[in-house]
Amino acid sequence: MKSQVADHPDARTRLLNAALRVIRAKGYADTSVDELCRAAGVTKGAFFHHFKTKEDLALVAADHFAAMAAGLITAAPFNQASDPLDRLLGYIEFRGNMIRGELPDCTCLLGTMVQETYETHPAIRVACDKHISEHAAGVARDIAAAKVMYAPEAPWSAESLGLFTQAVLQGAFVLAKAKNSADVAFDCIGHLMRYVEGLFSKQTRAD
Amino acid sequence: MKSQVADHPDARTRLLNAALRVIRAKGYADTSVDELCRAAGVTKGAFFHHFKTKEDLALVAADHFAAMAAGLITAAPFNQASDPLDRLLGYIEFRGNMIRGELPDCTCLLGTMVQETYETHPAIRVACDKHISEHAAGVARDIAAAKVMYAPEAPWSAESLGLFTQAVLQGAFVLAKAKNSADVAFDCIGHLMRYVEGLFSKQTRAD
DNA sequence: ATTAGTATACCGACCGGGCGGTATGCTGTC
DNA sequence: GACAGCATACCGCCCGGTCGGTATACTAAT
Repeated sequence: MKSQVADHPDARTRLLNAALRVIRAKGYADTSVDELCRAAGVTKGAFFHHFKTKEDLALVAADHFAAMAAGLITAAPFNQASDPLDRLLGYIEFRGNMIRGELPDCTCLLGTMVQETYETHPAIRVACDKHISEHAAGVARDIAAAKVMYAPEAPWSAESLGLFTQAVLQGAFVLAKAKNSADVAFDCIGHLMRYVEGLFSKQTRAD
Repeated sequence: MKSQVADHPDARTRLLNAALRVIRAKGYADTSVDELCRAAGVTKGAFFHHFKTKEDLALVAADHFAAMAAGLITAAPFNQASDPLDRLLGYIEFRGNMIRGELPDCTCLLGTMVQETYETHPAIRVACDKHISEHAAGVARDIAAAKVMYAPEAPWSAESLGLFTQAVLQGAFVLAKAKNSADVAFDCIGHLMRYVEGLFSKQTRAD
């Protein structure tokens, strides 16, 4: 079986969890295999037993991150709302609250990796694109439903707005890293919230 | 004197220009000093004559990039407008049009570098923060002036909105790299434009 | 006008260390 | 006894950085 005691998952899982932490903090290129092994408490032999190359680990780590993020968001209470606009605004608020805590723990592995690898590691770029786009598409599903109800004539597409929400989040992370503080990211998500509310003329609905 | 014939600036300048191209394409960590020298057509001796370390080059390159960007934007025609709101909207439109061309040539060196170095190279983080914040502050000056004229009671601050414009741009670059296409970045800037127009109730003004 | 001194710009061989990756062996389980 | 799941030792390469040296130019004393 895969999972052991809570504190001692198998080497593969520990390597993936270590990859999330370390790569988000130091980037892909500056994270060495040895350091990953140290952080995971395993040896190099274990690493190359489970992953063909360092790039292979990055691809699996991208999947791992996306699955973890999807789990977090699917389980969040805002998803229970029946009104798609409530779900959308709940999502944005939820993302704003996620910013609490240390930066390496709440930023996006995909955005971090794709910045440094989009030219040099096409496979990583494609993996990051896939997960970001799938996540954006999930947001866009609620947007599309909300649009039918509250803004059917609007000139923007649900897909485009879904991607925009992700752009704001990614950009917010960049600024937060630059300023070494999550405050600016929180502010940015506030602007995103105001924009989306405006698009749906939120003032006509109860709040 | 510093400058030679147009095609043969001195080694230092050629290294800085090469740094802009290469680091924006491959990231800071994955760019080696040797490769920089090759790209600039100089030797390693020249590199370490002009820069103490690789990190030192990054700091100077950040200044170099910021100066170049500031020059581009200051010279743009939209800056001639007398109405600060026209300058602001002109700025956003200008940034949208800048997205044309190859990605490594139009993305932001500061955002790219700070993502990978914010934990490991504090000096680079500070330099990137400085230039991003200064640029945002420049945008915020027009925002503040426009706010006095068109939205004096608005609940958001000019500083916060200035930073938000930069977050959208940085995030747009991340998505463009992931999708290997500038189209998504253009769309994102379109959303930013719509948001800002909405904040200033643009529909009450001539267009 | 010559020379000596000094600073700048640049060259390229070289170095130690860390890198990604490999080869081989051990150990428990089915 | 086959095989998954590791551990350990090791390899060759490339990395950032050093260093001794050269070419050129400017300054100032003779």
